[in-house]
Amino acid sequence: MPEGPEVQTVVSILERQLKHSVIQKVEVFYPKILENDNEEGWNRKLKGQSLLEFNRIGKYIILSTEEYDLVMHLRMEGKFYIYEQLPDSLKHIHVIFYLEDGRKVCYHDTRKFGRMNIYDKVEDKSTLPALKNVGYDALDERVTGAYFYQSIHDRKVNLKTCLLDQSIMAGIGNIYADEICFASGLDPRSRSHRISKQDCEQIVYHTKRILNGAIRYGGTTIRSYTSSLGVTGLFQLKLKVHTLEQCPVCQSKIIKKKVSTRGTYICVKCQKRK
DNA sequence: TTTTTTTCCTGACAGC
DNA sequence: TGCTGTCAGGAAAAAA
Repeated sequence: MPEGPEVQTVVSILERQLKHSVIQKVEVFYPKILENDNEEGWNRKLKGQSLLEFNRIGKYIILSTEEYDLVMHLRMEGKFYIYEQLPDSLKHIHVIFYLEDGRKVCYHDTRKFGRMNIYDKVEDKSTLPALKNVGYDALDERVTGAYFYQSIHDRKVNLKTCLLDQSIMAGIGNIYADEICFASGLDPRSRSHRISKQDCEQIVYHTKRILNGAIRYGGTTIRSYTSSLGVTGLFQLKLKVHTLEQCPVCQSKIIKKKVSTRGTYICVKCQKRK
């Protein structure tokens, strides 16, 4: 399941492979993927457009052409594959972009959860409608301990919910939320209003450290998110709590609990519940 | 208004 | 072997 670092890896590879490529045609097999338009509209708008800019905010990919912004979310299992020749089976491929150079960019998504939107191009990508509930990217310099404290201290939810809330900090998913809580020494079930300013400084510091580290390692390859464009992340080797059975610090058994509907890994000895 | 639950999807896996 | 049931999960929609 791609989170910010995995999406960044995908965006970087797409940019390297596709920058300045010209779209000739788009084919759509599962119409619901295109949230605010349809196959006919995408073809009318995108024929002859070049892929010029490759950006990311949170878990969203933003590809810009001369006239349009394409906003895409891979959700759990969305992947792009680039082919010279289409494979025999198009199973789970829902959208194909045909490029003028003959290559085909295929969007593959087993669970059909991913979504794509198209808009007239704007300067400030954060104003695009698909991003209206998305806050600053977690790596944005405007995200500070003070900002996080102010965002959560009068809410009555648990810490994990805050970390997963894309309107506060965008780009954190289930895996990194667990890792951030562990690194900060806090139980994800802690109530947000009991978390101190100092804790928030720690949380934001570790968030940036962990996400930047994961980007350097090409993201985390876990469960269904195996590979995209032939690239496999290595950050799973660095995980300190998520998916583990024993705490690497104190050797205690790590417990697995549902926290805000997500499978959550906690070392109750190292992580304080507030 | 804020918080919780449900919904969308399919493959993997457990249990019979 | 083959069937049924449960689980996984990001974010939007619906319900509380």
